[in-house]
Amino acid sequence: MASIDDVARLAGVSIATVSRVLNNRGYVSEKTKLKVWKAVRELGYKPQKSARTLASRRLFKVALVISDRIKKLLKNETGNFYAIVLQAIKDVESSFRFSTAPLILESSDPKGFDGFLLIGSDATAEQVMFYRKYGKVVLVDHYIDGLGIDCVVSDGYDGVYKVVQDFVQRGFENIVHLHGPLRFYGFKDRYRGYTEAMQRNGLLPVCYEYDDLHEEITPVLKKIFRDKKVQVLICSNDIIAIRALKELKSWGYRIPEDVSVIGFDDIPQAERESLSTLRVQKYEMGLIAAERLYELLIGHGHHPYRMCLYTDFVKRSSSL
Amino acid sequence: MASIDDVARLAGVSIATVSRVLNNRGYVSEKTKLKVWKAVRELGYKPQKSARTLASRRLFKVALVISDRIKKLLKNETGNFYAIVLQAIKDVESSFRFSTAPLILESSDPKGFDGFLLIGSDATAEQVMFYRKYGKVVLVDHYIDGLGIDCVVSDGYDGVYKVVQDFVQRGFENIVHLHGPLRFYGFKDRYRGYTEAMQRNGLLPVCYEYDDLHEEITPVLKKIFRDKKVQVLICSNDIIAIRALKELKSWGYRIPEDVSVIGFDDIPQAERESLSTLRVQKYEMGLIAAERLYELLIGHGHHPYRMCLYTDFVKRSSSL
DNA sequence: ATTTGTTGTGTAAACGCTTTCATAACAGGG
DNA sequence: CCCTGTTATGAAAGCGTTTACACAACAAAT
Repeated sequence: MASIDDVARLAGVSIATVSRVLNNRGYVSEKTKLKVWKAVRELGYKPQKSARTLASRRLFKVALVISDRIKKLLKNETGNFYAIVLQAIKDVESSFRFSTAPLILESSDPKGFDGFLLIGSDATAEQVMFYRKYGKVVLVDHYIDGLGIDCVVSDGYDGVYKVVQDFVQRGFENIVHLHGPLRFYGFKDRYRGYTEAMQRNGLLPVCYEYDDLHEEITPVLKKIFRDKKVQVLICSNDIIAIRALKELKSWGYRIPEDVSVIGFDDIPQAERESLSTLRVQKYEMGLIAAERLYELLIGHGHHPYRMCLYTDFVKRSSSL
Repeated sequence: MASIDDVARLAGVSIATVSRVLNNRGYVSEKTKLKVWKAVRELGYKPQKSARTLASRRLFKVALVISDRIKKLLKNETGNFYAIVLQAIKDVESSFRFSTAPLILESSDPKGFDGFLLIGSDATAEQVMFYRKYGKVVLVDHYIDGLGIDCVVSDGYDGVYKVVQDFVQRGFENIVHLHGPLRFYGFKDRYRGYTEAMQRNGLLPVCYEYDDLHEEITPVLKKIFRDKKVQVLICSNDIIAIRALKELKSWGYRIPEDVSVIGFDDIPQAERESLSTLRVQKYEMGLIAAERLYELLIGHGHHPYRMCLYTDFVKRSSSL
């Protein structure tokens, strides 16, 4: 494929000039610009991204935007999810020539940054578009309908789908889903994976909503287990699953013989409680988001996308 | 950030040796390997992808796998969608050092290829896993539940969602969805975007299924327009939309005054018929898929993902 | 007429890797 | 003891860009 040298030769200029034309930087006469673009078109030249990345010595200022809620979470273990994401970004920041700085959602000044990584599902559409005015934006573990903003999330649909599929294939039929508020994208996504998989297997989805931030789990759980037989309880996340696990044990249920409990995320507690769960690639998530932001910043195009990272099922002793 | 030089210095070897250790290639003594890995860990060294890509001179053989159906489509205009995707791959093949060759799904020998780009939604799970045995696989415009295979698709959910949202905000309420068979991922995805958006606006989703390959459109359309008032008809793709458009016109309906018709894909006919539609970034799709396959081939990890490219609404005169 | 600033262009040095080639040490076979 | 093959390592040449720096031409200001 044509390289910058070929273009330079054909246009009768130096590669430095070609580079300047392509990047619209520095002084170039109109006449030269035309010559270069002509050569580019003629050769069908496409700059090679890796070479660009390598050679570009720009330093970007990027803000790691977290909400107050997440900031608090980061101090205790529950926030470990985001801690890993942030660690990943820290790890690669210099490789992308990022100088990162933390920012608290909506209470800090976004001026002076080239880009923003919005971490977690607290930002509203308005807030996202606010940051967008100041620079490039990538949502991490968050998605908002119809905005067209790049984001990196876990593929809850696919994850839960395959868990259900697996249990059904092993003969289980009484599979129940206990989900968080469906206004959150993540919960909705997993919910869809569950219902879809059940329906495709000719089973009736049985779902219960539970707001893990404002409710006791006992009432919902009582209702679930009074209503009908439950062999498998798939929960929206590990927090909910662990609460359910403890409660069920206190009722005298044997886990997993009487009921299998499944979580989502794979936070550290999950391992300690021997909870089977869908592992979200948190580190990868941060890494990819950083990569994407870099692309946007160095930014020769690309269409925005939503990237869903597949999850891995981690079997521990809370499930058969 | 630490570079290969730093590692070499700390380990007391040359960068060539470090590279050999990292890539597990060529002769290196066990003792040296240990020293190098120790240095790598100590510095938290991560090889820089762009440098690797640039320096790696390997030539990959990749197969462009299409079904018989698509092969036929490519000859007439309907196949333009895939023609563009394939063009994109052709355009960048040498930039990724790919030597590509066409392959017909399930009727050609997959031996001797490093990777496979499976184009379009015809491949079954079994077929995908079959190719997977021979090399890396990326699905283009296709996704299969629970397989964990990388794929690049259009974000039908998001696209249809934002169209509905837009019409609702402008006061429309009688929005109907005419969709293709829901066993196809793409149709299902768009269907979900529609129902979700309707429900979130407190409206009742009204859907009709129509198999564009085996049915006449007249009966469904008659049913739709007999049942109730229709202001907006959102179709699963441009083919369906154009058929509907023609039929409605022949009935004497004024488009878009009486009813707005929306398609999906933005195939060439859409422009000629003045059909409003959601444009899929076909070129981008091919490009990203090629990029991804390259990553897998040069392959130092990464977790598999499903990438959904946002669509753009293209307003033409078939809609208000 | 000299200085200073603006505009346009080229040369060459990075960027951080991979890979080819050269070299050396050492084994075993004749 | 020489030859050959195997194992282990390093030096250095790229890969395709960007960019710092040098230089030249010319205009405007002194």
